[in-house]
Amino acid sequence: MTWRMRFSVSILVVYTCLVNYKEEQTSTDTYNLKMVFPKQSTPSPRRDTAAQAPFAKVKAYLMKELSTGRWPPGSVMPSEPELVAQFQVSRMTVSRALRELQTEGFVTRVQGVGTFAAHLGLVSSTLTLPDLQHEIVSSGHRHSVQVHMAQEERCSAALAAEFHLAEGTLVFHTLVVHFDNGIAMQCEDRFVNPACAPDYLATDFNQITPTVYLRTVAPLWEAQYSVEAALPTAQEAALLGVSAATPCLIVLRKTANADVPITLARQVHPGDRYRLNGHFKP
Amino acid sequence: MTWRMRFSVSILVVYTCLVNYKEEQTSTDTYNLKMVFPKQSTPSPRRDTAAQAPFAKVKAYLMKELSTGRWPPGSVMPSEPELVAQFQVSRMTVSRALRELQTEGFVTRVQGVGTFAAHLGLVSSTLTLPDLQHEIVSSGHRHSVQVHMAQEERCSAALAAEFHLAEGTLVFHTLVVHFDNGIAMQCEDRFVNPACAPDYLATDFNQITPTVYLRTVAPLWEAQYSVEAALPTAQEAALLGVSAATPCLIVLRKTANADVPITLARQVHPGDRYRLNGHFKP
DNA sequence: CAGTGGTCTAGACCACTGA
DNA sequence: CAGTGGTCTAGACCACTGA
Repeated sequence: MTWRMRFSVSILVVYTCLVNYKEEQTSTDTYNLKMVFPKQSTPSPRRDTAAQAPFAKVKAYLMKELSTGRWPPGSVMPSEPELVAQFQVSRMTVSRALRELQTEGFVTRVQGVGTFAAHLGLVSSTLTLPDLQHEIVSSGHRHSVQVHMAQEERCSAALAAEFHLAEGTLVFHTLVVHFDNGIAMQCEDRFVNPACAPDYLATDFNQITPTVYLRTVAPLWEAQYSVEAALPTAQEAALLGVSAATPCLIVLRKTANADVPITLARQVHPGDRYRLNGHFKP
Repeated sequence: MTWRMRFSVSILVVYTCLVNYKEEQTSTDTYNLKMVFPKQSTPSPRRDTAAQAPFAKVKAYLMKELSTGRWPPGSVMPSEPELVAQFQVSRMTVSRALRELQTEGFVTRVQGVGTFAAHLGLVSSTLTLPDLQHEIVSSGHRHSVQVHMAQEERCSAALAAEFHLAEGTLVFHTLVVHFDNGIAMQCEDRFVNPACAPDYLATDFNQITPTVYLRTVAPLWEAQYSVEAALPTAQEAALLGVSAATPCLIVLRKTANADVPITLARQVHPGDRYRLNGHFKP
């Protein structure tokens, strides 16, 4: 399924541990507390709609009618010629409005058949995986790192398969901890394909993070992600300064450029300090 | 920041518990194993590019040159008239190519100034939050639910604030566990604004899940998400049949239609059974 | 001022679907 | 076959920027 939308996201950093609510409470109270969202600043500029372009008017009209249920999911919507007549605009204009709605997932179009209201609910919503350093800095906090390892290694069979390399080939391996105002937020274990970034190990990660450096040498063109909750390894717990029983949010990322794998990373975040947040609106 | 892309996602359901690797191993081995992605079927149809439309050719050309670093982030790219001359197409055609690249976040355009290569790395990538039932069913598994609670309640102060209602107003409250082939995958605790779905409690959740039902009565038009790793409550652990020390992936979702809050949900997934997966390519 | 992007028009040809 | 969407053209007017 395709989902295209304007999508603004922010990362929430929780310093204080989440309160341990008494679990003996009635379920109602327990859940009420656990389900309250963090307060948001919500600047919400709401730009002036001043002069709206014709294609935007058509699009806004269709969006509004869709939201009121005028065209239930799966039903036929007006054709391009009908909208041309209704709005007295050229076909290119309504075409653009409809194409954008299709791109955003609100309608389905089939050549030779027509335009249909989409089954919105079937579409999953998106959440961004933010760049930690960028978010820390842009929120006015101080970002720092500790480099615990930066070396060459011969890769294992499993790793070799991921990188499409022969077992035993040299790869770069770093282990870096990221801090937000001195608090450990992420333990990043990363392997890098030397062919893509020969100078990787020579980089001063206190000046430029692995993620940022890799961007400069190889634009990101494909990525695979996985987000899960699990316990940290003993080493990770020690590096993060948390108990080995602390649930962690773990992000695995693998990026490639034109089928050449660039890097494989495991980013471990203490569950009580880090959370992925997303706000989604059409 | 705006991020628009074609984005395909799948949910991975892990039945067997993740293997507990020996943590006494060298860090290299430990991480290699923990960082391997699950094998994917990757059907990857790779549609034939057969006859590519002119606007698509221009777009593909610009994408390719961008990926090779011809225009470093922030640098000036060819203007519309230049591309018109180069490709011998009309301005509308190159305009569409550039507009789509802008929508997808690859270029930045400023009226009166020009088109610039975007700072790709600053853009965060997206991940979808899939609809559990839909994913279970579409993967050929059997989806079932257990309804543990479905009642009216007077809402607490915190909940009332979330719903923009007065404290003590009646709201609907359900507690449902979702199973994939009999294995508990999600414990969903949900509050619903009665004004939006008066018949919510009369629904047979064995036939139609809360999410699906709410879609039918109120199209989703705005949502707020939060994903975190934490321990389940004692009740959740019992309902899911896991230890209270099991790290869980917890999704909070709040949806609203035109500023009217519809529902607030807390979805708790055992970390060793559920994972969010995303594959991202331009 | 020249150059840029933002948008629109009126017409066109095409591929596709379903009666 | 008539109706649909997919796309393109050649020209146009405009707002905006920076010299």
